[in-house]
Amino acid sequence: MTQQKTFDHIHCDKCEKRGDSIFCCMHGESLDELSDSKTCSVYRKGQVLFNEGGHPFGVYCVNKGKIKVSIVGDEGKEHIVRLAKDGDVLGYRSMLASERYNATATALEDSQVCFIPKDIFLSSLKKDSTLSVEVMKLLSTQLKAAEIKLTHLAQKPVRERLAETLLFLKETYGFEPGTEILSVQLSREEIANLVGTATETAIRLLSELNKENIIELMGKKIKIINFKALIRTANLSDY
Amino acid sequence: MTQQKTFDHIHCDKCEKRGDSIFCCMHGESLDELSDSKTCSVYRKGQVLFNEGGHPFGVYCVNKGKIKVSIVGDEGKEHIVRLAKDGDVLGYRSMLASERYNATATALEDSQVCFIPKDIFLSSLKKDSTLSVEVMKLLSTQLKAAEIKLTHLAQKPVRERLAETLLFLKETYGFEPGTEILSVQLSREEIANLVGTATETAIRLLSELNKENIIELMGKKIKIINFKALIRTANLSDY
DNA sequence: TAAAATTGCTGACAAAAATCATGTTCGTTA
DNA sequence: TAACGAACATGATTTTTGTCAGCAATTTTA
Repeated sequence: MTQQKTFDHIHCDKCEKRGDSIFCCMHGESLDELSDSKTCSVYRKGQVLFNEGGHPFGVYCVNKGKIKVSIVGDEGKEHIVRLAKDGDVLGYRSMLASERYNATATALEDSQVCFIPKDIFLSSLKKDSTLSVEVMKLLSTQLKAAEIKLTHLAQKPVRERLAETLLFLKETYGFEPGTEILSVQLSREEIANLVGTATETAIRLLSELNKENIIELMGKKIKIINFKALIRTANLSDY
Repeated sequence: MTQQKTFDHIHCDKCEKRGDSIFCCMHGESLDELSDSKTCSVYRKGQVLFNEGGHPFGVYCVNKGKIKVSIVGDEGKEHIVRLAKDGDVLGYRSMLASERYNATATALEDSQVCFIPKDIFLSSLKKDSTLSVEVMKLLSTQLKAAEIKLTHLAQKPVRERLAETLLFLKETYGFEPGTEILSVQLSREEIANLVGTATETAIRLLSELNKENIIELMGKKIKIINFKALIRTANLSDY
């Protein structure tokens, strides 16, 4: 195993990303303890934070970067169940349920991630009730998202789900500054695994949207040209 | 609106179902408070406990019965995201996230359900840390289940998912005593909405399994004749 | 920088599943 | 108990999506 690179510790107190995270309401001693015990590592693109089936020894807090969380299906095909961005926390679900990881977390680009050991996180949970509340809220939000995704996956055609996925990518990671280009670069296969379809189908439908001038494909980069048309294509009830 | 029938209050302390619920570790005063404030209602088959879009005013605890939780998709088609049985708690997710219900809960058969008002539940959460722990565990478990379901829905053919659903129904509600007949009676449409397919497809595949002597269809009742073959059909990695 | 490997693309085809149509059975109610 | 509607069943057909194959483009690595 290669030596894991680290990056400079910043006290959680001073971390700009904390406001968006479940640690937003923490302060004082409990935050100090968290901060003192954390390890800050750099993960290169493609590197794995944790693996399906492994034992959780703590939680991962994304300081800067993009992480995919995926499950490998029976036929060895990946399905991406979540995407994490700055301030997001990973690996806490399995820890809370005292189970092994049921998903794998992989860096989509070079990322800085803090690791908080299990015992420290659990004792913080006990001491700081605001943290439990935030954890419950987060789980609730994710469960809701998963159930809606289930319904869409069961009922909507691939084209609509692809459009929805593109909107989701914009929502999650935004555009490259000053452009309408999605700031995540995923392979076609990853897009397919996010939509829940075959790679060829994803490719075909992407180039269809391209021909219809709804998006523009620039290699791996995707530019959204006609946002409203994309929303229409996604056929969302709200939005 | 018809007057809601009630059933006899039993102190939560004496409720046999509590051991399996998130209230398992509660006792003393906090449990008394919960018990005193609850309402115990009877829901007839088809009656709705709460509706997608409605505001949560408390949580529902199933004392005895079978409840489906479903989301209506864009084209008006139902998708069943969860099934609840004795001891299960419903409606807490939306309450925790301070959102409206994103799903509808409907009784699949005549059921007895206790209702605990929002303020009492939330104050119990604050006072009793074991309750928060249980809620977090429950949310974690459900999130995991939802993510696995997502992967299967995206990757497995309908036939396998149908077999999996039948196993799930056995797992959740069991057999009629002394038989191999599933104790839930769902319409073919509901089975389809659980599997995530068209009703006709579900019907066809059910009769296929019937012809193959894996199950036996007796009107709405489903008897599992060859359990191992059903597991093989579901093509599950574990089990 | 050239070779190798991976990724992206497109067409042809096959398979899966949805839809449409029609008839049957079942359960309810007049 | 007849008649109605709902749920169930099944065949025919269409649509959608997946698979396979071959090639181009891009990236990696030797």
